[in-house]
Amino acid sequence: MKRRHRKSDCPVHFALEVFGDAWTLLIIRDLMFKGRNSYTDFLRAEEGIATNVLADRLVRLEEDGVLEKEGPPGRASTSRYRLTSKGIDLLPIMLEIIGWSAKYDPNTAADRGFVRRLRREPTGLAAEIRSQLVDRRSEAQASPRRAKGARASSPRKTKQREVSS
Amino acid sequence: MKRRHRKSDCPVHFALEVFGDAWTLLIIRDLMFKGRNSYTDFLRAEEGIATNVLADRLVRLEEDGVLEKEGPPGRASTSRYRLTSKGIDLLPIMLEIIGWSAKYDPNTAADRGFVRRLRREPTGLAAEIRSQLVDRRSEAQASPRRAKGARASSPRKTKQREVSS
DNA sequence: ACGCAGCACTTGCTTTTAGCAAGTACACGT
DNA sequence: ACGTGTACTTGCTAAAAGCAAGTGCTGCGT
Repeated sequence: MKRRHRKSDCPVHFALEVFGDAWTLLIIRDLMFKGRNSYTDFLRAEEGIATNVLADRLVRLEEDGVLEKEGPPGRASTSRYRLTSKGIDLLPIMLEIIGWSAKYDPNTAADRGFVRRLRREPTGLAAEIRSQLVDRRSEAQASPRRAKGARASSPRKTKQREVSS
Repeated sequence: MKRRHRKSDCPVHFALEVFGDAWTLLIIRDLMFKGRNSYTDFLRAEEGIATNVLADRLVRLEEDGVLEKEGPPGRASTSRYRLTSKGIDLLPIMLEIIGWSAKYDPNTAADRGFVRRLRREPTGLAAEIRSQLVDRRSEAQASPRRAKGARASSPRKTKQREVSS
């Protein structure tokens, strides 16, 4: 995908330039709810994104300021991706999407408890997930991974508990 | 676009099969906020959708139960499209999208007043737009257009006032 | 020090979809 | 009868997706 030229300033069109395709929101879902944050994690997702498409979407999402890459710039060693605040702000959209699909897909894999809570107290649920994502961000900023050498004093895992959705 | 096979039952993926492309949500936007409801109306939108793509998306959206076509089945004379309840239920998603874009697009064309109201009392705004859409539906069902001959007793225009967004 | 596995991609090729211009079929008004 | 409007289809080209294979690091074990 090359750079697409904006055809209008309509807000819907603006958003579609960022995530108006079949794969981008799946990457964001992985980051937001599944605790996946590396290239191979994204590849492991059940939908099976192609490697070239994934690479393309990751640079685009970074260009668009939706996610940030952390780690050495070279192409070896695991680098991690995480959502920026702009990316975290996509959460309400994602939650509405999940609610809609849970309503209309008879075979949905959406977690029952999650959907029930989404119906009963959406703001509380959103706030909880949001704070988890924000924590993950500031934590990563507090202890930036070194290019080489000593591990961070607290050896906590980067992968967080999966939010069931 | 041929029929795509579902690769998972993830709710996000389910939704993307319905509107995970660059054009579908623009058609829904036109129906929802702009009062457009015919083939040529959609073509007139500033983004400039191609005729073959538009035709394809309209049959797909009808297959997916998001909109309904009203009018004679032949390919002449104006037929109108309108959102089903499944389509109307996309409203919260659209509103969140508009809010997100209004926040992050410095050149957004989103209406100031609309966005302010979206921030201050989103539920009221959503309810108002929703009721307009539902009215349009039931109105169309009350007076189905005849294949030929006499106009409906009240010659009200099909095109409603545009919701500024 | 060497080999090997894992990660993050790139490359080359085929298939699918989008984009564009033109054409077609039908109905209605004049 | 003829032009105009509406809703498409068709044919062609360009772009993007899908797939398999390959590349270049790097840390790890031996």
